[in-house]
Amino acid sequence: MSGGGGDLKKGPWSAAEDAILVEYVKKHGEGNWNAVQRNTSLMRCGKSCRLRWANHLRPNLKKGAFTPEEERIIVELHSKLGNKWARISAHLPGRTDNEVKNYWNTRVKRRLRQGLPLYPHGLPKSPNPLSSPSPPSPLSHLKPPPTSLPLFDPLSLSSPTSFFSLHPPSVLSPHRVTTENSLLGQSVSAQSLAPIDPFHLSTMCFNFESPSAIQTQIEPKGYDPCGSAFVPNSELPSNQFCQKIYKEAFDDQNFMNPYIGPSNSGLLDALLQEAHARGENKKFKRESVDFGLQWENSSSENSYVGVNKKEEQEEEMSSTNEDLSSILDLIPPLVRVPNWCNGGDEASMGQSSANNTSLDMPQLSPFPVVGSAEEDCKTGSFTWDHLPRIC
DNA sequence: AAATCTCTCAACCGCATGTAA
DNA sequence: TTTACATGCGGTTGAGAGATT
Repeated sequence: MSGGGGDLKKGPWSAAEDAILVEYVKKHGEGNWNAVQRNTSLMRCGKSCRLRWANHLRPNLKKGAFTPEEERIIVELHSKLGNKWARISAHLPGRTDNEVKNYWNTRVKRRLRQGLPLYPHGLPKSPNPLSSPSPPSPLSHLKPPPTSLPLFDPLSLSSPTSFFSLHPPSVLSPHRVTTENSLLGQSVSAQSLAPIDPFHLSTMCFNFESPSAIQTQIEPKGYDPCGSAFVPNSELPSNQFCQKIYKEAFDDQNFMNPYIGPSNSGLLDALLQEAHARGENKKFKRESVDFGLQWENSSSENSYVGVNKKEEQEEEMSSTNEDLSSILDLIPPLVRVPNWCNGGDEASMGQSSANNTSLDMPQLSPFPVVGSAEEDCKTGSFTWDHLPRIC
């Protein structure tokens, strides 16, 4: 199946190709993808290698159907970010942008055809749910007006279907929520809030010395709550085989997944840091009714993962307030790694150190405490330090 | 049972961006 | 400053599987 352009192969990857790529990454780390073809027998272009690694070969990818919680996150984030699949997927550990994109383009798009709205009530609507948000308009700096519609109730998420209301498709609001600016993009370690070069991190992680931690990284047990079991089968060229490759390639290696990082704990820190920096010396005002606050309501185990992005730190300061509001819309006050991330096992997602504890650091919140969570639940507003578990 | 349709997902492509020489 | 290269992202496509007729 050789394609043109230097006899580079195209099409589906074989198990042998996967093994070559995994072996290469194990030795050299990620990045410099074009060198793969030069230094191995793999006849794939760099882009193809990168894509294969990112979407199928890298450790701790989650496969299987999206959970209701993941679907909720996708829909909610899409309502804010539009087709920023990479950003959205950054909030879903183990999920790729391609998966999120496919999900949106199929399941959710189907709902439109069925006359069901893409977004639950209370969620701001992306200008065009099937395409990227429009370029920043003169109105783009405006926050969505407070909605009189019922807030999205995560508690109703007994099933993916129930997540969506049965109301006819809403008229998409003309404004665009300007939140695609500050949160996502680059992974951040728990040890440092500084952006990390993924390649450097990768290299670092490959030399990590913690066999026990490594084991938890690659141990498939309980790692996928969606039910995609670990099936070592060399005959399978796709996901299952990929996991077999991992097992073989990394099981007894000093390998640490460069992607999983600190179970996202540092990401929250980075977000809060950024938000704090942005909001410093500025009065923080929170919308009393803010759908973003619904995040933490649905379950005590819910998690929301934010990631920092260098580019977004350079947002013009004139938009600080609305940016901050947007950030806050996205960040639950207390981030906790969900069981589906940890596979029900604190160690299964394999942070190399005990840095996960940073997830339970409500004191990190730079935001004012308004009242108790219970009270806030009643009034429709919540504080960052007092999260309602379930209202 | 066969044909057709629909859906899902992996992969490719083009463009944008970042970076080093 | 320019250029070339590497990487990342989002849109699109096509094959295969399953569902429907």
